[in-house]
Amino acid sequence: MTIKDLAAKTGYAVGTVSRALNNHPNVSEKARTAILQAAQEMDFEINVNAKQLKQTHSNTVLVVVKGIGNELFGEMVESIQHLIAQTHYQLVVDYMDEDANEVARAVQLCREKKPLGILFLGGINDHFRRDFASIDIPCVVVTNDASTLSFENLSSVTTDDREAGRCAIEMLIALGHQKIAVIGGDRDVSDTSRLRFEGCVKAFAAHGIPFDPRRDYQGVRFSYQDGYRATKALLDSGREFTALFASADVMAIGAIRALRESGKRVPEDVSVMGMDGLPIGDYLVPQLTTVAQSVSSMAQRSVEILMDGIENGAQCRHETIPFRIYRRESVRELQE
Amino acid sequence: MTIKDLAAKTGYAVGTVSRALNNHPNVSEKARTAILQAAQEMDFEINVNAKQLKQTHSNTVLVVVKGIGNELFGEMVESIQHLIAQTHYQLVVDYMDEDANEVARAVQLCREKKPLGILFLGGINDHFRRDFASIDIPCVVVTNDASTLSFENLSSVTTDDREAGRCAIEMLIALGHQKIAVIGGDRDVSDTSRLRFEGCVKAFAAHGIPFDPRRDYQGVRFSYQDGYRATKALLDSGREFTALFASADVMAIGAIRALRESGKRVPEDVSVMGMDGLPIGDYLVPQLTTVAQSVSSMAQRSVEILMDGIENGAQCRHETIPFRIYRRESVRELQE
DNA sequence: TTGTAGGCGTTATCAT
DNA sequence: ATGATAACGCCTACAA
Repeated sequence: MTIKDLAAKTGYAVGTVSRALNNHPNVSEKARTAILQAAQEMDFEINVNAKQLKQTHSNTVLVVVKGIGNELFGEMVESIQHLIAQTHYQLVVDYMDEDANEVARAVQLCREKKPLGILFLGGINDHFRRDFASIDIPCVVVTNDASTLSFENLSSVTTDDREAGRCAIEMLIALGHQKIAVIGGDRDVSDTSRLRFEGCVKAFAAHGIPFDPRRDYQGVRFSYQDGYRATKALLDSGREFTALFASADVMAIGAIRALRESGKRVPEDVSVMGMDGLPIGDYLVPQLTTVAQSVSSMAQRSVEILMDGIENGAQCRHETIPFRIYRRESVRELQE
Repeated sequence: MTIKDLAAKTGYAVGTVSRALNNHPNVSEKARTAILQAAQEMDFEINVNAKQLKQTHSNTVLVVVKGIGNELFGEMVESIQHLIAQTHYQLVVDYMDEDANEVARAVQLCREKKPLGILFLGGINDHFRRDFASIDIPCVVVTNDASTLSFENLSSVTTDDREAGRCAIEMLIALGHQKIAVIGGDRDVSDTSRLRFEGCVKAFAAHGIPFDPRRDYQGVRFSYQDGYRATKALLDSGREFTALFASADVMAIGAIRALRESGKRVPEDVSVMGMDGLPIGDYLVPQLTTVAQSVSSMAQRSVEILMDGIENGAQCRHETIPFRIYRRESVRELQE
């Protein structure tokens, strides 16, 4: 079942069939309907490999998602799908492990799918530095600032992570907390983690509160387990704190468990604040206070910027999307 | 950068280059090393489309995952990756939306990737009935019983969902509970949901406990939100219960929240039991009692059965993997 | 062991 | 508007 068969069946030449199938111009209405109908009847399906082998362009927009279990990205993909569905572009989503090289993969996919543009959900700047040069279509990294990379076809849309970290700590301080511990990602690996961390440091400094990263900060992976472990380590070290900021909700969940096992109640004994704004935070007991990234806004701006690049050859931009703090049950005001 | 260039560069013919690249026999060691090295230097990457276009077989094993956000499948994919990594097969994982037709997608991927076998993570029997006929390679559905479908190349590996549902209720009854509500998936759509439900009914019947599905059962989607809503509905209906079985952990999480908002404590006022054994259950407060599916065992048997089919042409099988109940903090014994 | 040539199913280019 | 035909990059007989 190839387009040759379709051609034979309809009496047209393969060229005409191909054009009809791809909505190209210069096909009579008569031919188009005849061919489309025949394709339907014989339930013809095009051979993607042959198509992509010959094709120089496609109308595909690619989304490269780093970290399969990442709930935040899950939501974002949904938003993006929704937005792209309203255009004439086709969306291809590619999921990969947390620790894979997303840029190398994208290079590969470019050869394969010939996309018009790429949306990266998550990423590591080093990977871009190393492998991005060979990509020459408009791209947008989401949740990662790429302004320092200065590739002219690489935009970025991020939450202002430094400011978010700062505001989180500010809020805890405003509530009367002075002894605040922080757990977050490894700031040597992840820029996002580093920025959030720097924001925290800034807030502490502004209030003259001493903060020693080696004692008060645990840098680990973004997972329940690592949040749990990091908090355990903090507790075991004998550090005292009335509040804990976990720079990812998944860590906060692990942290709450660790606190509980040490006999601390949340928020009575320790206030816990997360970050990201995952849906589950709303369902936990206690509900999680969190610095929420605006998933839908980020998705929307990313798509807009990408489209502007694809359709108008617009210059790259680096934008910041406002976050929002949801104060819920897991933090309390400290009474004097 | 094609194999032609490689051929030119090394002085060999494209045929030899192709064979060297694919570890085919009849290539001198000298030629092989020369070619491989040249490929390395020019960082040659093969054109997947051209390769797959011409290829009749590949050494690919395909995993079709239904439901991106499904933590259970996330774990399972990891296990599978680990198992396949020890073989000479290549793994391709394809993720899709909860409500997509996984079999139609698989048919498409067969044409594209020419895999040796397929592992379905999740699935709907109706889709198989409708579209599976055209697939003729060994396949295994995981978490879904396919024995009633009687395709001779379709195996299945499942938890005994009916028995799991029964045991869950039995345990609650053994702990002294008589008024037990159940929330689960829509049993008209999902076989898994139906089986779990039937198990519950069986347990109730065995103990002469009245159970009216229309009053005591809420059938909704597998999500926090739907677990929450279903529980709210149950509470609003005025039904009294001392225990609640949610036939998915995500639902249980939503349920606990709903209970809490109605002033009920878990487990003091209502015991809650989930099912699946998601990692997060361990970190919740209270820790979630759950009927855990043995992810690693399921992954292992699935891969073994698939391999047996691929390598030895073994007949299909339909196996059941033991589940295990983790009794944790969210249930309590009812004192008389 | 190595080289040669034909063809996989499609798109794209050029005629017509 | 349609048809014929040359690529696309690779694999695979088959010949050498």
